Amino acid sequence: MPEGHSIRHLATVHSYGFVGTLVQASSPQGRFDEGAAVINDRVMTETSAHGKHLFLHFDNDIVHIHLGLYGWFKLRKNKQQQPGNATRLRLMNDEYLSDLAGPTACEIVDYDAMLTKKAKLGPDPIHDNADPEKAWEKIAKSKKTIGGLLMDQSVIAGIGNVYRAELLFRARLSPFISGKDVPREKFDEIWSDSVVLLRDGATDGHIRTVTEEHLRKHGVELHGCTQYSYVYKRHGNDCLVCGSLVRSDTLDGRTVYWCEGCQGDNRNA
DNA sequence: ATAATATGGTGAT
DNA sequence: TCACCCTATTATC
Repeated sequence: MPEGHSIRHLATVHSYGFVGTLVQASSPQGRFDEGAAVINDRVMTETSAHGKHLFLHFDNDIVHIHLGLYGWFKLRKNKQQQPGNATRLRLMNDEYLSDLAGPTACEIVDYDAMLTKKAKLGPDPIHDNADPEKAWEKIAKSKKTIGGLLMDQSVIAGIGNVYRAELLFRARLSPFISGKDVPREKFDEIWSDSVVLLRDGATDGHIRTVTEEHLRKHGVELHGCTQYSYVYKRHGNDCLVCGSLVRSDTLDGRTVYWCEGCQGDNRNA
């Protein structure tokens, strides 16, 4: 599930497994032969991530990876595995093996090009030094919906459709309110919640926004509930908090989910 | 077996 | 707003 949390997770585990070691790189699928040859038999020096973009550094030759909808990594320790037909990039050292398949972007860039790409992105809540003011400036003067703005990577980097739905639910805010109508304290709440949720998701690469702490605030018991989301893909079901119907609609070409009871419906406001 | 759907982004219309 | 890229999983015939 490639939102910002999984990209941070991938940066971390690839750093642990590969940085400081000689890496054998290849493209079993053949679509990244030239790029793989550039980094083959070289030392991975660093990994970095900003939003949904992952960078594997080999000094000034940096593999820029964007997973898109379908991309994924398989990282294994002390195991041999045959690459699937779709494996775009295989990374290997004495201990680890990592196969990348189906990415939207997989290319070699230099350091300046990497900085250019990062500069186009908004602050990433997962970064210690992220500046929420930069996001607030854009949101506070925008007529676009808050639901659309949260998905805009140049406003905040790393939030995708799952976190968008869940952050707005937890803030009890309708996705259809204009950015300029969002109270400052609501934005602060969403931002600090995103810091918590994205960092929590990055520890294991999984999203889980239904937590005992959050439910307790609303006087609801978890009771071994295995739902990971409150509203994302729960349309047609009852809200876990208030029991109202969870709804869905298309916003800017993507499906948005919300609870009419908890968040209201300001589509015509 | 085939179709629909998906956590994303780009570029055309 | 839509088609498209790429691939896996789930739903429908």
